[in-house]
Amino acid sequence: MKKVILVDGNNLLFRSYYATAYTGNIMKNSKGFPTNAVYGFINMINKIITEEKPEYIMIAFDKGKTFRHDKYESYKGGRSETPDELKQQFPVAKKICEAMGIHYFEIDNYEADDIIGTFAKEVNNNPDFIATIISSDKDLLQLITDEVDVKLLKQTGFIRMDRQVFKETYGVEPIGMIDLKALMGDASDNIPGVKGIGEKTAISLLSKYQTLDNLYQHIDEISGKTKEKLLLDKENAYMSYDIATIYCDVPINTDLENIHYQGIHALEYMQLLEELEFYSLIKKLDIAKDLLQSDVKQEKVQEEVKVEILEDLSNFTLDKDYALYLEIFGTNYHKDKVYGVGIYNEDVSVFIPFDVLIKNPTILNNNKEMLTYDLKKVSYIFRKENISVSECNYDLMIAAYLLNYNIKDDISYLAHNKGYQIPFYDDFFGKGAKTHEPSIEEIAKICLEKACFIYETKDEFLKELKEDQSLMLFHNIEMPLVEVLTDMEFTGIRVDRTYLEKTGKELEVKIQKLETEIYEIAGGEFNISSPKQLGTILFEKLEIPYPKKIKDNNYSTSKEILDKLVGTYPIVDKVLEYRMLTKILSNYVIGLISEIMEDGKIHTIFTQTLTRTGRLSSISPNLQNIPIRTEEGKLIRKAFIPETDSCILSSDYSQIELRLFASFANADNLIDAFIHGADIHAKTASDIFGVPMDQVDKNMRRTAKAVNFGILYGISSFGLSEDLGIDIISAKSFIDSYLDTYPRIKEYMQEVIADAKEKGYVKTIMNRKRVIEELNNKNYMIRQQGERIALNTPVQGSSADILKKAMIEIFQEFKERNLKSKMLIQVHDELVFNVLNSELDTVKEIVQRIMENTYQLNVPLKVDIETGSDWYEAK
DNA sequence: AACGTCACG
DNA sequence: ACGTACGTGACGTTG
Repeated sequence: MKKVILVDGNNLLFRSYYATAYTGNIMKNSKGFPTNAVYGFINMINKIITEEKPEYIMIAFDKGKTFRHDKYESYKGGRSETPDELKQQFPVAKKICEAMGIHYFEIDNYEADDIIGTFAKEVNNNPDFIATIISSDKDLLQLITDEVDVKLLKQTGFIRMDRQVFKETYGVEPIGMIDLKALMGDASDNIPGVKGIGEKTAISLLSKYQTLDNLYQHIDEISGKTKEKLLLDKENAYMSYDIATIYCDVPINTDLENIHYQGIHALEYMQLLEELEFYSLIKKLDIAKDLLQSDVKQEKVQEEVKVEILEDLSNFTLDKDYALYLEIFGTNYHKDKVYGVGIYNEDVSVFIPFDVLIKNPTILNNNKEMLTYDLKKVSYIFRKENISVSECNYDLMIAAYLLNYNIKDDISYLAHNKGYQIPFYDDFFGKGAKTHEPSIEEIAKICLEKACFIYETKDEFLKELKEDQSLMLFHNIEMPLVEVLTDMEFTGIRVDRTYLEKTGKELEVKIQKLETEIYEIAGGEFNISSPKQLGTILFEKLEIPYPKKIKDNNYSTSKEILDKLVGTYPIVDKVLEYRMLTKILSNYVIGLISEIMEDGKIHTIFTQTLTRTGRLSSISPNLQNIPIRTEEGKLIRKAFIPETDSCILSSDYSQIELRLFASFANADNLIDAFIHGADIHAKTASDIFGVPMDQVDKNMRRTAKAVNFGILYGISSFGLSEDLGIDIISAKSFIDSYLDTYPRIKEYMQEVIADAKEKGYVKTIMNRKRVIEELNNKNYMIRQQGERIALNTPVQGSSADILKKAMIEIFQEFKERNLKSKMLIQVHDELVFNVLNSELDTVKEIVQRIMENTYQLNVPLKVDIETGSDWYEAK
């Protein structure tokens, strides 16, 4: 059996264009020719070739007005004119097809659909072939047969629609799609259908009468309004039927041998890529590279960086500011092998191997400044080896992060963004099974290119920061925070391995027992951890009714779903308990034990340049998601223990995000409640239900709490209803009464969204800027998401700003007062310390004072402090 | 490598 | 008619 790939070229180009065009700033080459659609197009074709490995492939394009326009002049009316910047890219895309060795077709007066249909028909008639159609256009689904399926492209990924999947989804045969459209119409193509009949009615009619013809033959069996509508629009229905039908007899040569995939014509293809200036694609072209070798022109005359590997530092001098890049093997600088440093300025361009540097630990310590990329990595490694360096007030990674560049942990991404062609880390060191260590000469060269990049772009980045008014944030928060985080990572937290091992054994016993019980109820063994197998067992074998109205192709077994069945089906309770316990075992017992280092401590890495809101994240291991919500999980916290003569102290902000929201919105009644130290959720309940505080019951408070949280996330009635397990109508009424009670909040939310839409970004109290591309997306859902992001980010981000500032001040005061107590972990609104017993009162006072007063708002910030003999007790 | 699930704020 | 609350990381399964 031979497989043919039929690609809807028009569709691919349109998708690629609009995928990036919404920014209003579309990608062009240096001559100003737009290239965004072609870029996406090439990537998609490449993806198709790797995924489908086609022997036969063709790409179809629209050409001219079609016969559909003759039949129905409004066909595709209401669509906005194709932008010029997209139109210009069509001829290029066709050239690309040729260069890629793929036959393309365009026939005057026919759409790409029709050409694909014609080939599909040929495949149906030819027993040696099967076909896959590739497009995001659902119109093509009508072509599905036993020999032809459709790979339906989605925002991310795709769905493969074959005859069976189609029937399960739509309840009719694929060809019935036409009848369906004839009835329900299609807004995107401006096909009218029958007025007043939508998808639901159309499907139910067709499941009874199969075809449009048959439906009208039995029109008298139908009653009421539906019949009236059908009769009234009969003509439109048939006309719609015609134009919705893909024409499968386009006059072309459908000999399939003509569309045999030839493979890339490397030279031609390469030349096109160069014209388009798609250097990243050229880089990926291994095959072409081998074929061409000498033919490849250097894409850009980039000055070669001098490389000198210094084994002997006796003649080395450094008397100016310098950029330093430190190259390691891997991503965990706590453990990974260090190669050395590249040192670059106007005078110097040298690579110092790490062993050489260790022997000369003060060689980089002049009284000038050091510039870095990932200062925390550098400081951590140098501290470990007692290497001293100059002061650093400029870290490129942080600068780029604040400017909303994509960081990706690899400086080369940023470099490419700025026109510096430095090999990507993953290409250079390989990825997965392909990892390898290049020679020290190669490493030295690349390391110096990176240092050079840091050095040369410093002024440019600082200028950008200044334009964004982010210099304060950069100099006074993020840069000083590096030292604090380095110290926290370096200090690490003590962990009781024996306790974890004991807990693990207990868990294993419980899990074993549950497993047996579950197999017993299920009547056989299966993998409980496999959502797929579990779904089959629960909802098919055991025939437990699926609690959600619509079932898609597979059953979700998420907690959300299973929770609705708790108490009714014992197996469900056991599965949930099994899940909880295995999670604790694998993630928090086995996982944590494997992260304990020789000193008996866990040293996490705080990622400072990852989140879009300004929060930190924690990896290897993640210490920001240690269980607390269930008692079984919370016991894990007993494993986190203090040093000798010390205790664990935890300080956390109470309701900081809600306080910030009330403050930003100037919601005086909420602010008052905070000032008077009221129970804020109870107060909200009292306000929205209109009852006095002493009559607020548990349920009312719970509802109010959920609404308060919802507000912070950019509430939706659906989300709230899911969270509270109530219907959407009641959820909506809660929200409405909330917004009526706090009109300032309502106004504030509208202002934030309007402002964000106008500017394209939002800011926090410390001028941290988040660009929100989603706000201009043409997809409604994504725009909505953008609005929620606009509402949430100032709150989440400002909270992060405040805690960061507090951390810096606490760190400084500890240092000034020579305290031996240590900050260990940050969990977004909480700090965890190891406190010497002798310093307990002092530390408590410092932490509380600084956290509550570091930033003045028109609401008070409140901090709760707990102490104990482990992290469990300190909560 | 992507997905589903679930741990945290 | 859509498909649904913000921000993270780690694990096991599956293709």
